[in-house]
Amino acid sequence: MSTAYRRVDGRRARGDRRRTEIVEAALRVIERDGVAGVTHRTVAAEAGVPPASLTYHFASLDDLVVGTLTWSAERMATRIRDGIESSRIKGRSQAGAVAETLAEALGPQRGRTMAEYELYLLAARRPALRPAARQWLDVLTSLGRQPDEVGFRAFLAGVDGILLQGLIDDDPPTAAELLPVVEHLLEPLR
Amino acid sequence: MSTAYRRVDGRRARGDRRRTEIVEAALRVIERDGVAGVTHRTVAAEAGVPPASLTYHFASLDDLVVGTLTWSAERMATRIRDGIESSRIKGRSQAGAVAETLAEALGPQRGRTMAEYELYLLAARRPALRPAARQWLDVLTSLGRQPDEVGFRAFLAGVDGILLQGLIDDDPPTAAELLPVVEHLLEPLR
DNA sequence: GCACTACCTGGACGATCGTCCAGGTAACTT
DNA sequence: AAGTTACCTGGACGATCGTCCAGGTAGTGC
Repeated sequence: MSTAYRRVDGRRARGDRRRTEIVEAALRVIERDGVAGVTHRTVAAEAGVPPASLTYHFASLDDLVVGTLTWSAERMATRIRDGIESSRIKGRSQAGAVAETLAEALGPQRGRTMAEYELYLLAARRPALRPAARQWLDVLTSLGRQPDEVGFRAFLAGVDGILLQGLIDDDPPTAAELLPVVEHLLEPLR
Repeated sequence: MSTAYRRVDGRRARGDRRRTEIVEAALRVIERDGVAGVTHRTVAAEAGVPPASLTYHFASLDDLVVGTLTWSAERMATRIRDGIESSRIKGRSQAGAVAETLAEALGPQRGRTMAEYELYLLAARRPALRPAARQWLDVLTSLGRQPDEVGFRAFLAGVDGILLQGLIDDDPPTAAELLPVVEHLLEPLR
């Protein structure tokens, strides 16, 4: 074996191009139709590859879903951390940055957010998915100073609740509408 | 038409026995395997009725899922309201009652809670389900005094977040562990 | 050039899906 | 007793599912 191979799911992966193309297509399908809409054929059509290509790159459909959600969780987590931190160094208030990020997650990023919570629910039934689901909590935790403090735990819960409830609003809430609640949740922490 | 009939889903329903049996079976299936596990045949087997019976009583599988989740939301909502109110008149602290109810929802009632949040996510994609999903919020709101207050909205979000995060804990949190967070969320309201 | 190997896919298989329909059953009316 | 009607279901249909496999292709080492 001359070229550098990595073992992934019991299968070799070199360029990984096809593989990531498939994962990205799967994420688009999940954002649009939910996990329920994921089949070999829908994802293959979305990615523009033959259905058999999925069986080649992933041991099972389940592996694909798990891989996609895990990968998505990582991307979203870093995106949020970067957003909050960069607006913090710009001198903006932390509450404002959080409120804006939440409004974004419920507006332009709505599909991504739904995917994220589908992961949560899947993780509730499958322990193997829990570390991936908790990444999101870990990112938020890394933004706090005393992660164990009661007020901070309340803040974490509040953020999840705001997002979840925002998903069943008829119109997504604006950052301005969210701001007072975020401020209230953040208040005892400063 | 001598006996009293009610129109349900464009179909008559008299005794409704079969119908509720099917709905209850569907709920058990959802609690066990999630919405993804619901098929005509799995529900029929769980209910001990022939698969064709589902097509007779429900216009489509989708109607069954929607009906089941709506019905479950109603039951859970009244159950929670009763629990909180009854323990309130017993002189216990409200925070304690809430914490206990949450711990119950994450322990013995875990399956029910997961079903509830599957409804949330389904409602995020299908506006028709949103009123049913919001019942849960309405119940909580009916317990508060000033539903529009910022602190109360934070409390509502916090409760949803606690439940959601509790579902991906490896061991369900106890009422004692939940109590400080609940108290913290309830604090500004009294 | 040839052999080799990793990479890829068309096409098909059996399983399972949602739904339908012809016909059976039992309760009520007359 | 006979008729009527609401209630129910066995069995089958076509569609779609996940997965497999024989074989094709393109790149590398000689």
